[in-house]
Amino acid sequence: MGRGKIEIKRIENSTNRQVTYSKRRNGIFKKAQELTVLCDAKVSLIMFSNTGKFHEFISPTITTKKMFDQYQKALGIDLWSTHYERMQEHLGKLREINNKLRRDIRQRMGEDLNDVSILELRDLEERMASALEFVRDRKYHVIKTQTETCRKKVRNLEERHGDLLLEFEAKCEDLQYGLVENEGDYESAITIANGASNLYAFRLQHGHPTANGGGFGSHELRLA
Amino acid sequence: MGRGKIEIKRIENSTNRQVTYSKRRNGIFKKAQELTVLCDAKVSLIMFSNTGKFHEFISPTITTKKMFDQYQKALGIDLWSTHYERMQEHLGKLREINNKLRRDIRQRMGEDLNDVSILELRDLEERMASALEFVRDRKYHVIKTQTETCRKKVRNLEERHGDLLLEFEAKCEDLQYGLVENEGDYESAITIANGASNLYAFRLQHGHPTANGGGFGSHELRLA
DNA sequence: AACTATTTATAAGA
DNA sequence: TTCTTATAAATAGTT
Repeated sequence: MGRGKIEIKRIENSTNRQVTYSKRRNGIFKKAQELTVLCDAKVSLIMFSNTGKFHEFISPTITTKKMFDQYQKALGIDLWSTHYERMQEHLGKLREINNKLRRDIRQRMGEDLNDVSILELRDLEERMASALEFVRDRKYHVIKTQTETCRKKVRNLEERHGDLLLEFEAKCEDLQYGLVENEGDYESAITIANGASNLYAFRLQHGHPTANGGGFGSHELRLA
Repeated sequence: MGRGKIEIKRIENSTNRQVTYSKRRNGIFKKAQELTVLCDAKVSLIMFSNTGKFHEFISPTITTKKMFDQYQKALGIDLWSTHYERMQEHLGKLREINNKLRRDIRQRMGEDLNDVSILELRDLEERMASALEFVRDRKYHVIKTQTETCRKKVRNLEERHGDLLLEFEAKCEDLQYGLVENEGDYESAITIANGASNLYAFRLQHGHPTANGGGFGSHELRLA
């Protein structure tokens, strides 16, 4: 229907093809529209050009989703069944693994042992005992690490405290020197004689709640 | 395009409507086919007549399923999203549970303990130790049961064997009575004196590989 | 995108 | 449903 008759085969000229696609697309959409109205039909028309451009016509009385549903119903098929099936399979597998894991855990908790053979029981016992050792080792390791960290903190604090005390005493002496030659300060004498670090220990032993230099909460000093 | 021009509105005459539907349907299918070939396009055309009759055209280069998939991709929507979402959610939950279970098991196997606090470690150790006791108890119980079952079998066998021996000896005596008054059969005398059950023990102690009555494989007599 | 000669589709009738 | 055919509609090639 045109100036000349054409053979129905792929139009090789790209521009020509595109133009024809556009014209005929409009034509077919119009036909679909007319069919919808004239015959009270439901039409879904989806097209992709060879360049991937998308166009669709859908009868105003229906939605594409409903059309798809009716289509599948009409054919008695489910286009997504394979997709679903794969998902269902996956779900099934996960459930299975899950159950095995649960069983394993239950057995490791000492439950559900009725159906376990003596050999499996022995094996389980051995594995659990060895795992228990791991946990114990880890616990001891953590305790040891925490204790050491704590000792280091204490040592560090002692040193800082000692330094501060020395500094303080020195300043006091400097200040008091002009006023009193030697007052016979017992603590100062001890401090100078024994070195700073011991004073801290001395004070702690005697329960003096001395300021500890600030910045270290007492809870950080506790052994866990 | 016909003998007369028609207005594009619903054809009220049912027969007429049906005929027109049929004719125009063929027309539109032909157009779709031509478009497919001429322009190398992909066309999906699905129709339901007002009586519910279903017809479809699909370009031979594609499937309806693929067409739907492309359609959804083109629109950036997923017509089945709610269904999928629910499945995906379920999958996600299962995966999560799975991972937790795995972690639990790994910890119970003594692995992955680096991020576990000392308190949790203590708790874990305690639970594992108590579970280990359960497993041990169960093992001992199974052993005990098996042993008892075994003993019962042995006892039963002894009795049956003794009975058989008694019977056998009695028959021998009956047969031999006419020929020899008393042959002084040592074993027979012992058997009669001590009762049947002891004979079996006697023989076992002396390493005689006697027939054990048949039907009981020797492996069933072993203590596990 | 518009024009138009020609082909194609189809309404009405059989 | 199918065939026929007069006529409306679509469109190929052109501008």
